[in-house]
Amino acid sequence: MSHHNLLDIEAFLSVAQQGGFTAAGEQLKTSKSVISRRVKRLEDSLGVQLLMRTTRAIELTDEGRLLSESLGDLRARVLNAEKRLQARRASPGGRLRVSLPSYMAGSEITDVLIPAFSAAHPGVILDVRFSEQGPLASPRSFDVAIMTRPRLHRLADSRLRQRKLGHLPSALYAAPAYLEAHGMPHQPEDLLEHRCLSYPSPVWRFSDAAKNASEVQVQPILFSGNNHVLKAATVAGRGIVYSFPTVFRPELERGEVVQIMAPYTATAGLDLRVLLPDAGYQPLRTTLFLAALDALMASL
Amino acid sequence: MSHHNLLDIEAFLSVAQQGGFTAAGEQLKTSKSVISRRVKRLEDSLGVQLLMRTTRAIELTDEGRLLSESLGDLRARVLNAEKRLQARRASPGGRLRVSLPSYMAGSEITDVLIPAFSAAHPGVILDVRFSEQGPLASPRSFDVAIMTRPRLHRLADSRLRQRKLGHLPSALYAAPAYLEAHGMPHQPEDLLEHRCLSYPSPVWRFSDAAKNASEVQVQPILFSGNNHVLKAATVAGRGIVYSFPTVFRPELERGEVVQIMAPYTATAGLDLRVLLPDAGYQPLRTTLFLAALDALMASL
DNA sequence: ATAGTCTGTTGCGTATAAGGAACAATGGGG
DNA sequence: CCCCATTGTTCCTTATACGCAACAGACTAT
Repeated sequence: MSHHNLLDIEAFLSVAQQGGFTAAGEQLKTSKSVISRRVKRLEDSLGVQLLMRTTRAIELTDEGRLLSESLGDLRARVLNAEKRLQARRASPGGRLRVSLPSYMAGSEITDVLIPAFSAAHPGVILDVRFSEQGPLASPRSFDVAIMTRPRLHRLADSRLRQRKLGHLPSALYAAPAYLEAHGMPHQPEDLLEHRCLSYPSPVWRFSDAAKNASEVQVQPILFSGNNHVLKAATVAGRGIVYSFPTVFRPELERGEVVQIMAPYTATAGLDLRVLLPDAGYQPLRTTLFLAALDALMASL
Repeated sequence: MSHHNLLDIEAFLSVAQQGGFTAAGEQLKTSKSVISRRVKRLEDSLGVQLLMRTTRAIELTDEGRLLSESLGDLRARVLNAEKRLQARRASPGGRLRVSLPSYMAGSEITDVLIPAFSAAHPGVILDVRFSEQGPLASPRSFDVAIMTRPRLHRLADSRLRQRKLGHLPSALYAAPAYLEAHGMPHQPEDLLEHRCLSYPSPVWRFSDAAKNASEVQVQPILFSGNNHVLKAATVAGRGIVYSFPTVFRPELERGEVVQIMAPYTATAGLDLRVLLPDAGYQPLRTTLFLAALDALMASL
């Protein structure tokens, strides 16, 4: 009654196509008695005779033919749709929304991993967003999000899964021209006398090889969450920046900047975690992207 | 498991369109718990997340959108097909196969009822067949069949329904020219001396107003199951024919023939019965045709 | 802030459908 | 010509899905 007879219709269509109740039962992987009852119920429900039964062969009535012609491709369409969906389990597709902290713009994640992933999986549409607040503003607006540890307490109540991604080491950089002009700092406290270029939070944390930690609240002359702004200022010799090797690698290799006070940042850095909406089944694109992330983190 | 999840797909599509489990439950006239379980089962079956649930609002995943776009019109198509089927209960359509004894060709059934019915119901395609053996050769090859009483015993075992249709009075006709040349018969036995034109069975039955029955096996000079042959021969004055008022009415009105020995055929004739395939639900075209038949028989 | 209302999910008793076997009927093959 | 294999239907037990109600969570409005 409440079935709205979709199953009944399916049974009838199968009978019409297969030319018999027994064959229909095999096609729908059920018993012929079920087919018999469903077709009967459909006829009762519609008040229309659909089949002429001769126990030996069945024949469609005019109405049965009409229904069969109207919906004959129903099963094929459903199967095709399922097939297309399953195809994504073999070759990834769809849109992948990646949420990154803005200090990762211009890092190897954006400049190497993203292009490589896009090349490797042309079917995936990448949607990379940056947020200084983390992806919390509108929950469920991302498929993969990378965050630093402290932030994710706020949405622990929400249905998210988190996983440790890896450690992002930090480092201090300056242009040779700057150091020549302002001298070389030797320990964290010296930075208070220097021109500093900083992300929005001016608390710079240090940790040496023995894990002796300290922190300095510098007085930056430039704040920005945008790496390109910081890079440009640093390369131009405007000051010292506290950033990450993965961000300044190109400038380092070109000799535009040098790393300073390396011993003090030997074990400093951020613990990165990856957040996933707690969807029971992750699409292949997500799985692959996580694997690529892990591979990149392992190489840092 | 054996559901092949058609119901589950329907549930998901409804959720996608209605924008919520509760609304989907109302649309499908079931409870939201059922919707919840069906969608979950579909996701489990496909191994794909289709919806992002936020308890307050649902959001389609990419896969969900793909499925929804592929099959979104499924419900509408099914409803439309059912609607088209139901429309036939209001205005008839389809093909109506009518099986008539060949001696009814050229009668009012074929010359008046059939054209009138076709004009009244333009949507119905009429397929009128004649058989001298009755419609028994290939059972289920007709939607309405008219037969004389004795014949239908043969298929009583088959699933047919029969119903009394009415009495078809019989009569003797001859052209005035014939009677002038050969004289007027006055009682059945006189026919043995006359030139008779007959249907394949040359046993002519008589029954007067008092139901005194008799029969004469005549020696026809012409056999035919075809009324046009008999009519032509009769009008041409070739002999006396044993037929039916409904067949010879035009010739009678034009004065081409006259009825003879009317008292002896006052209550003679055939009991007609109508046969229907025992389909539980008769289409409207059949019902209407039966009504038209009854109306015609009542007017004879 | 905080209560209130609506969301989707889950547990449990009951009604309904599934599945196998037996049945009547029918057409084909020897 | 008759037997046999196969058809669709029906019966009956078991398994499944339904539906109601209670639940936890989240957005809204005061």
